[in-house]
Amino acid sequence: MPERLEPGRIHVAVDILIFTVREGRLSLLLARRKNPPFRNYWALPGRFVGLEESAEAAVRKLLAEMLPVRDVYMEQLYTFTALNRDPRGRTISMAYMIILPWQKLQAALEEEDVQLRCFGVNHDAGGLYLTAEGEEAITLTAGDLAFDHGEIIRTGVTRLQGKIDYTDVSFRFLSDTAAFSLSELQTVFEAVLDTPVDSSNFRRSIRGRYEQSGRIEQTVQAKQQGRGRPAVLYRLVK
Amino acid sequence: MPERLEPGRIHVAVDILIFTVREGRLSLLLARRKNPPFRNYWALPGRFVGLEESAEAAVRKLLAEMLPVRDVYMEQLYTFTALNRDPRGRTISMAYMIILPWQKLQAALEEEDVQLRCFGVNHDAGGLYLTAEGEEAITLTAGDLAFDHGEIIRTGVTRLQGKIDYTDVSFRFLSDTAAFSLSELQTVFEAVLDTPVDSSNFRRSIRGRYEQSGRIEQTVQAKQQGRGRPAVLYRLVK
DNA sequence: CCAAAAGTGTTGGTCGTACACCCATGC
DNA sequence: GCATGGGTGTACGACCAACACTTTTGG
Repeated sequence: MPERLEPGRIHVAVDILIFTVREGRLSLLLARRKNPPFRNYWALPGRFVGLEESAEAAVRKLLAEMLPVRDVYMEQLYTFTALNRDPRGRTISMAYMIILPWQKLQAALEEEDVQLRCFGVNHDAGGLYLTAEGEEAITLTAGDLAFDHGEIIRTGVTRLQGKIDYTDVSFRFLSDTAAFSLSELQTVFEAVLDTPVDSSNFRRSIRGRYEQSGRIEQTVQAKQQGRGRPAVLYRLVK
Repeated sequence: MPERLEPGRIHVAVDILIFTVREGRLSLLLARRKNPPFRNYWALPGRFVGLEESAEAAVRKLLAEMLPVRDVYMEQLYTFTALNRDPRGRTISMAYMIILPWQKLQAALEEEDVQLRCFGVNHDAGGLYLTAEGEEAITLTAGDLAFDHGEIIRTGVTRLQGKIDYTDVSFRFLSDTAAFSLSELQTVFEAVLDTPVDSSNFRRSIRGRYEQSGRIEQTVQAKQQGRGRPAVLYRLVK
């Protein structure tokens, strides 16, 4: 990647937010930049959009170059067009959100270098910040991240929290949509919303919304994974 | 505007959806194209984004060229990047939604040529279609509109309907936020959602959400136009 | 000119659903 | 210890009814 982009034109890029839920915490994938500008800063994975590809195709290609995953959920988040967001030249960035179960992401990451890391999303009074083992905490307001990626992440987390209640994105976090327990799904909600959820209401709500309409159905057996009563497993239909 | 755009690069444009509520019906502004491609087709007003302006600035400039209005509500809707959406060359379009009270829009339109018209948004089993006096109905699925503007409009209407319940966009349709009745506001909801709304619940809901928090407050009662009991007028604070 | 009708704004009640909060039971 | 289910109170929307204030109509 050159330090200066061709002048006189607008460059179009995609940046992706890969979300997952790991150990009960909403997390997202960052890449350490190998080249200037912002060399050695953490940043969202990104890529310029080719002349002969749609933005979605560019995202798929970027994803394929990074991780051996397929059939992932993808959603356009927002397009950022501030004049000075890229010191190399005029660049607009279309941000896309991607959701992966941690199991899949972890397996894919093990085969990769250490330039990719999954950061936990934490909330406190001052706003959001990101953490990972052995890394300093990253705030999203100042210049801790490359470009305007802090703003992009804030926008993405807010969007995700706003959508999880009335869409089906929560299922995308599950490692196996053919055999999951309602507690697992509840963990996803609690991680994304960063707040405890009442089990009783959650079950009534999910079953009322999905089981009656046939979108999820109970499978035969319960699974005994740890301590406690075995959970009833459900299956996402279609 | 040339018939062919400079090859070898991606062009960036903005297209705007100017929404209003006219005579109890959600409506939006279309422009008749004077140049190819799609000459004489109805289309969303659009403009290319300059090298030295953000997308928001481009929208403001486009708006200023068309209508003498200021301080309007503006929201990025979605960015469309399909490969063949513009026959002149590779173009991506960032769609923005704008909301104007009909009073303002009407006044601005009277000074303009007939290349701009306000179309009503109608719903039926087959989906959405647009109508205006003396014009054939425009469907949004086939090629009745220029480019992919039918898809853009569908996206915008859906977004608007989804947001009106839990945001403040409804107030942007009011001609005078310093003196409006709850019935007027209800009319906005009914127009956008294209469904009748229960007056009793609507009032309880609005007053509970806004009056208690001080966002709206009662003003002096004034006798309105026409017959019927005069409405209590409210004022939007801040 | 006056009284009734019609139109619009405004308030109230009931019912069912859904959620917050708490507690009990099964494995 | 975790999963599952039940119960009570509250908030809100669907639906219904009544009342308040004004203009229009018609005798």
